[in-house]
Amino acid sequence: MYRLTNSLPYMLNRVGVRMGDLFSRRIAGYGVTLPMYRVMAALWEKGDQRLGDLAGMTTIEISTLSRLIGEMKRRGLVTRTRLKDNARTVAINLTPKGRTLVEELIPIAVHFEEVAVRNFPSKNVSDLKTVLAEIYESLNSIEPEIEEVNKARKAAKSKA
Amino acid sequence: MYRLTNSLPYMLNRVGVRMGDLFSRRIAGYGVTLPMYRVMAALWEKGDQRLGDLAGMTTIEISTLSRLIGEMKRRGLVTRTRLKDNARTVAINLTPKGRTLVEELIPIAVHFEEVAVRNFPSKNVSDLKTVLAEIYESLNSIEPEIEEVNKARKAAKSKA
DNA sequence: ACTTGTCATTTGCAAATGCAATTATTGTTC
DNA sequence: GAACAATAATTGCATTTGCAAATGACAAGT
Repeated sequence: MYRLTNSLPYMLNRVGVRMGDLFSRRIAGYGVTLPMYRVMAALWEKGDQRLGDLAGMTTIEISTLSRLIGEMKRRGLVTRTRLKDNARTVAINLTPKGRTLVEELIPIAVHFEEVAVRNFPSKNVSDLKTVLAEIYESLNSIEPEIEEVNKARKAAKSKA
Repeated sequence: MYRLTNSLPYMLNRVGVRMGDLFSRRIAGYGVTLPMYRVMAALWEKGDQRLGDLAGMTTIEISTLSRLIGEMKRRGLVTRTRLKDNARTVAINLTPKGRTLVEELIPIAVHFEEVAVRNFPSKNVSDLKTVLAEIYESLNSIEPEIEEVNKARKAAKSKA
């Protein structure tokens, strides 16, 4: 029998929201929001990114991200420069100030995660991560299937 | 070495957002948003809930939920009635219309989940769920610890 | 070279969100 | 039992969000 509270999207969302919320509060004192942290950590991991790539990497919608980068630029955390050779794209990077800040926050993130999963065998946690990554990948392949159903519905509807 | 893309909150958020997004589009044709579905499925699982309980069950912020319930009531999906014996609380329930709709959507949710994880041994999936539930529980116990750190920071700050 | 098309990003605008303050009811204490 | 505290839900308001339209820049076809 179906139960929402036992369905995967629900469980993922619930833990994700809760963890995000806790970590968010943990770093609030540094004047940084969670999306900002994600952007900085993403740039720290891989700099010189275009807006679209960063959006993909952080799962932040692109127009939201555009504005967020604007704000972070005003705060001196990142740079946003049009490329000379291809001026319709933009390269986003950490400033030294942004780098210093994110390198202060990363140990906090590490510690946070340690605390969050300290009651679990590390094998379980690494298995969990593996499965999460695999499911994420596999979602890309089911997307067309989902869209198909929608199209079928729409077609049937417009016919009716 | 730390990588955002290998950190648990990030991975959870990413898969959760993606799954929610796909399912959201899947049910959009029924005129229902994902939060609405969650509310209906939660009420289907356990009716006669108070606002605060529903908020806890769905991880929807309470004021957002209050307005959402208002909208759903206007659409005839739920009822919201003040209790006679304790008139500061409210009991929320599905209407027959809401029940019919959610019972139409649940098989879609079941199928969606089947598709999403069909490449994985069911053992892995059930393990995953178990760990997710346990981590969620354990987060409650670390919350005070997190808050402690914040308080400590604030205290140190106001002293300085 | 000029129109047409496509890609990457930004912006306008309406809707959704969340914190804080408010309202309404119940519980407690003196 | 009057004043005060606590609980539950709602609402005001400023911020954030996301879709769709607009902008700006390169690419291709004629």
